[in-house]
Amino acid sequence: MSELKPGRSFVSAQQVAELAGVSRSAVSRTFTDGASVSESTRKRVLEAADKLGYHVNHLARSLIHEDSGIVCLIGADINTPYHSRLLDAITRRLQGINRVAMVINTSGDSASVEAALRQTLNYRANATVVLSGTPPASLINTCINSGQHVILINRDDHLDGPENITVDNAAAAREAFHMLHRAGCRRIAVVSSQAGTPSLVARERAFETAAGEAGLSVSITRAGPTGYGAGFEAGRLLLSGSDRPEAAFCVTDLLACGFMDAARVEFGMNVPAELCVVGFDDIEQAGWASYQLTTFRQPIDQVADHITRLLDGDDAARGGGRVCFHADPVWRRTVRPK
Amino acid sequence: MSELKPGRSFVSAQQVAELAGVSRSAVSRTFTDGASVSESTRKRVLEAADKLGYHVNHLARSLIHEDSGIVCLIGADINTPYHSRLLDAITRRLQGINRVAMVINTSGDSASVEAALRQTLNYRANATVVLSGTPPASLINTCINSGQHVILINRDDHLDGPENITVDNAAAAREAFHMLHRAGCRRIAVVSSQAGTPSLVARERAFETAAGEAGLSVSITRAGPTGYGAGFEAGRLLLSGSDRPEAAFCVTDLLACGFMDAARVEFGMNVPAELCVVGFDDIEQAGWASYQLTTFRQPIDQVADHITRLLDGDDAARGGGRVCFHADPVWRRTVRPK
DNA sequence: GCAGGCGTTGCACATTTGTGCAATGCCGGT
DNA sequence: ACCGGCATTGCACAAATGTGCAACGCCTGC
Repeated sequence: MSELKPGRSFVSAQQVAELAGVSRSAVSRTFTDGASVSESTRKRVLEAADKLGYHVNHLARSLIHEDSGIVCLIGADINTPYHSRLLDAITRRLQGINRVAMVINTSGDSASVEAALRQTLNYRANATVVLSGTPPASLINTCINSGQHVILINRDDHLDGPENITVDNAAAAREAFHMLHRAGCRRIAVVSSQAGTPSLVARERAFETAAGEAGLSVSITRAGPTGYGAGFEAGRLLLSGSDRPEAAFCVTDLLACGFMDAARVEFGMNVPAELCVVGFDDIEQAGWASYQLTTFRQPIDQVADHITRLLDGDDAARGGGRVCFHADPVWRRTVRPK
Repeated sequence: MSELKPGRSFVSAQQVAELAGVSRSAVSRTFTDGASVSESTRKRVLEAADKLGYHVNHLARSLIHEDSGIVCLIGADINTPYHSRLLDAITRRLQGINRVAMVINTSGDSASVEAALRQTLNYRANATVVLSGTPPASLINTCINSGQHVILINRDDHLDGPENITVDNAAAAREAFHMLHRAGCRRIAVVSSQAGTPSLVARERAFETAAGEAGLSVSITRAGPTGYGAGFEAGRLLLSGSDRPEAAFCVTDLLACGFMDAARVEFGMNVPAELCVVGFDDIEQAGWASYQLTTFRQPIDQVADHITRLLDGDDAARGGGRVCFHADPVWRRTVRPK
């Protein structure tokens, strides 16, 4: 099979038709589900196609149909544990429903973001999933105006064109506070970052509010971009002072890992005896023996499943739907029991 | 701008031409670099295009040109630190040279792998980059026969169609042995996985050979799939015996992290006083304060740069080129100095 | 003033595929 | 044997774009 002469370039349906001795229409129908072809010609066509190494040109096919089969995934920091897991879950499911993922990395400058988003439109992507980051709302509107599906994950801006999938950051943050409060912690710090992502801000706010309702005030530290380094630096700042916090709510597991390491390595502290820590995301490292971090699990599979449902069934996919999943707590060993 | 009526569907060049009062050719030429259009009509076309929200259809454009602008990235375990960083580096650079990345996740069953690879051909991808995993050679040949560029990363099978980018695993593994040998370690274990990936096997072999030349024999432990868990399990197995190894070469940083954690948490050992560890990849976690792992840095940026060079300049891209980059040692604190 | 040249523009054809419509052929029933 | 019906097939057109070729108009130089 595929004993094609090494001569370059792709094979067209015309060539297959000539070899099989049928019309090009017959070839097309052979590769179209539900089209009417006799068993004998189908067999001849398939043989010829295999011999020549023919593959249907989806670009041409997409010219005719509305459906290009391409789904754009737009996101920043895709090398981050949480985002790469999300990417993994989504791409795998997309393949299951015969779509293909086009990944736009917006970690670069904002000019490249705009260029990248334009690609979405240039390739007539079936839908655009915004995983993270803060692409300007105007660009999102451009997509919607061009008749594209847009699915926003964890962005709380209230546009009504796109589909919104969110995580209940506020509920989880409240629960985080009560976990620490019940453990007897009173001086509690919030460790966040300078990123200002909507979901991070939502976690900060809800935690602060819950603390306020319990009569406590919390300090928020933002020592850099979201990541291990910023958590470590926050630990250095917070723990070198005279009145150390008894606990910290880190709005991200990466921040939590950095914070814990600063506490243990720089100050020789024991977690959770001297310091309780709660994170968010439940990245793989949170479960490592060195951390055993108590955190909240991102409902990655639920989010990915919902996306495939939106893209597969055309019915529920319209209008500004809004779904919110819960982030369940994962008890490990960085919060004292009781 | 883009005050398009919310009515669905994309805008065609024909509609722009009518609004601007020119022929469709003029519209096409406006969006084609180097085509001859007067400044006045160009301006009128751009205004009309902006008003209607026009975006060139790359699918149609690709029908004519050879170049679809799509590059397929095929890989498994993209949620892994090393692979997600590679993905990040490559996608970012692709955008820089006006290509777009189509990601095929081969973590699923092998049937889906074949279907996915077919997508590569269906969308007339400009090139296919195989990041990892073990897609059958027959599928790779299918791509090559269809006249596609194929770029293999870290696969040592000796196909001569594709471009090969490799890392000098053997040299690094030899160096790893000498690092441990010079530190005075004699009972050395190799921690690997059951994956059997070419590069992992190459590291095992080279290390074993180097040890043999020094008159030492090493044991190789493969406790599961490549990852933290397998490293931890290997630690449990190796360190519970009567004669514990003095050092371990873990063919992956993830294995090393798991191994170190088992040593410290399960057996209360001190690294590097009682146990030296060397990893491979230099993932982010290797630099975390809890690990400070001595390891070898994957030349990710060099690999990504080379890929863009292959795709951008058409000249050097032909034939079974073979490039090999060096993995430099990163000294941290899991090997005793001197 | 006229010819030559150059920049610009439109026509028509090319790329690859799906599909409606009509024609063809085959089969069964009467 | 003939006719109706059905499955199959080919023609021609559609989708959105790039581009060679010829025509057109304008400017310049003589």
